Amino acid sequence: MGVMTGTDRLRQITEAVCEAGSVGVAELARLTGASEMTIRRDLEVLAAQGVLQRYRGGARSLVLRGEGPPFALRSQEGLEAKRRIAAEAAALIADGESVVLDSGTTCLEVARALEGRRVTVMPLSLHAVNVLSGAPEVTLLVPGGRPRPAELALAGPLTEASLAALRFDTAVIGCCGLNAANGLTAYDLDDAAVKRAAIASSRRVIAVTEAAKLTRTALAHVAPVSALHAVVTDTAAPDEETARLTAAGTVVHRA
Amino acid sequence: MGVMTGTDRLRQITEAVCEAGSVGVAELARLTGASEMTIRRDLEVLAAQGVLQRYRGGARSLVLRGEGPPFALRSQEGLEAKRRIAAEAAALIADGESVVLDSGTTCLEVARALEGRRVTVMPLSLHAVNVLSGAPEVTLLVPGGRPRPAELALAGPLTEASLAALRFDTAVIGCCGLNAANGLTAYDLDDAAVKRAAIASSRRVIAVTEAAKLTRTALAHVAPVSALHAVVTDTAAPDEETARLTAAGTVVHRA
DNA sequence: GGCTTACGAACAAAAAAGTTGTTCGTTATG
DNA sequence: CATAACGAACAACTTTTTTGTTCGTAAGCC
Repeated sequence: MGVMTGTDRLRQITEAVCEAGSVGVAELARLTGASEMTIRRDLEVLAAQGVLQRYRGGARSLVLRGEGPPFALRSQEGLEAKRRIAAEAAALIADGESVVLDSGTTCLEVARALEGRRVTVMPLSLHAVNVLSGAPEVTLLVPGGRPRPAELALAGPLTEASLAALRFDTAVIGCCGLNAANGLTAYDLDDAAVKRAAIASSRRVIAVTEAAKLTRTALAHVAPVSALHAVVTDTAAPDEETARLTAAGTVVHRA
Repeated sequence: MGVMTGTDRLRQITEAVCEAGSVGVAELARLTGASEMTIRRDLEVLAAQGVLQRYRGGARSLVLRGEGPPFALRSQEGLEAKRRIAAEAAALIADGESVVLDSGTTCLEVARALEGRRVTVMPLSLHAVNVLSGAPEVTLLVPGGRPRPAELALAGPLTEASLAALRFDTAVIGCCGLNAANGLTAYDLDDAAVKRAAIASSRRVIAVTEAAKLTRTALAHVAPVSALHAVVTDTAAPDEETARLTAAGTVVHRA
């Protein structure tokens, strides 16, 4: 086996726990090659992130089906593809534009891609706010709201009021599911309401999404595909679905 | 001379540049005992913080008179006293209260003191937002607004709208100057407007300030002392001024 | 209640990350 | 064109973080 960095082991543990439902400390130590003490420390971290629940001797999964995996994990998965998608989306934005930037890991990469650009950005997640607060070229606007733990996505009446008070050139929207049949969908109801408000306040809407989400549909409906002016996805996107999206009047970019 | 940590040298450089207006790289290297390469790296950092402007061969100060020193420096000065003041202020807040927390380094310490407490907090600075976003016990509310570089204090119409939409039990307000004659004053006009809005939305107002600020007065008037229900300062506060504050109807705590 | 097992604090060792100084090719400025 | 300053790259060093071990304590089980 190769090297074992800390983050790598955390992912391995999370996977094992999610799959089996619950796993003992000794078993995880054997699986990862680390000592039991290290496993305990890891489990403490994951418990604090809300990924799993600790009990004496092991841990059980807390990740519900119908909800995505925790933020810290998703942000590492498919980073390569997300970066390419983000770069493509950033290229669609012209200097001087005002942009509302959705929450989620793909949009966080868009924030990184916008560092150093002369644009006005209102991010809907504190992660993106933190990235852009170090970028002197960017005019940063913070929306009000209540941040959801770990995800740090802002939602609630304050967020919707902030969006309603402004008009943007472009909205960059992430999603949990996107296809021609069901439109753009999200797991969280509050999140969906915020996305709708962001779309309503923008002249142009760009959806960013990994190819995997083109075959998924989540609980909350946000907008039909006809509301999206462009979709940026990666090269793994299946031809049939991109054809359907194009037929629905959207420009599809594959990065 | 004693040891020379990185932060220590940065403060030394900032002081020298502020005093002389502009200083050469070679001179700073002689002054600090570090190599020129290290000085260049330091100047790069300080330039990014907006403390100074780099030119070939040296740097000139960007810190205007009438404005305080940069955030990164202030946050280290008198940390001990600030912690005591913050602990005292946090003790005045009961569990379950809703609190609006002003920007500034002293209020940032109050945020740290509130970690783990069961309270609802709306901080007016992103630094405090970042501290409290890792505190699961705290219900965090983020106000909208435009963050000022480095300081990351939120201001502008979005901030004032967020404050106007809510009513708090307590406002914890920092200041640049505070005395019975001139009331509570701030350097920045936008900041002053936000402070006023925070006070207007709160039932109770606690001002936190180091003793040094009791002898200062800044540009923008925020509120008369009569609007403050309590002032928390440190033991270095001069008796005459605390007496005048008490006479004006404020409870003075010395931590 | 007594036995077993897991836990976590404390310390030591190891690994990773950050700092600093040196060298040297590149670039700005007079 | 000459000079001085700059900054990338590397190595030596320092600091911080991570990991494993030991051991006393406490939780669960019979």
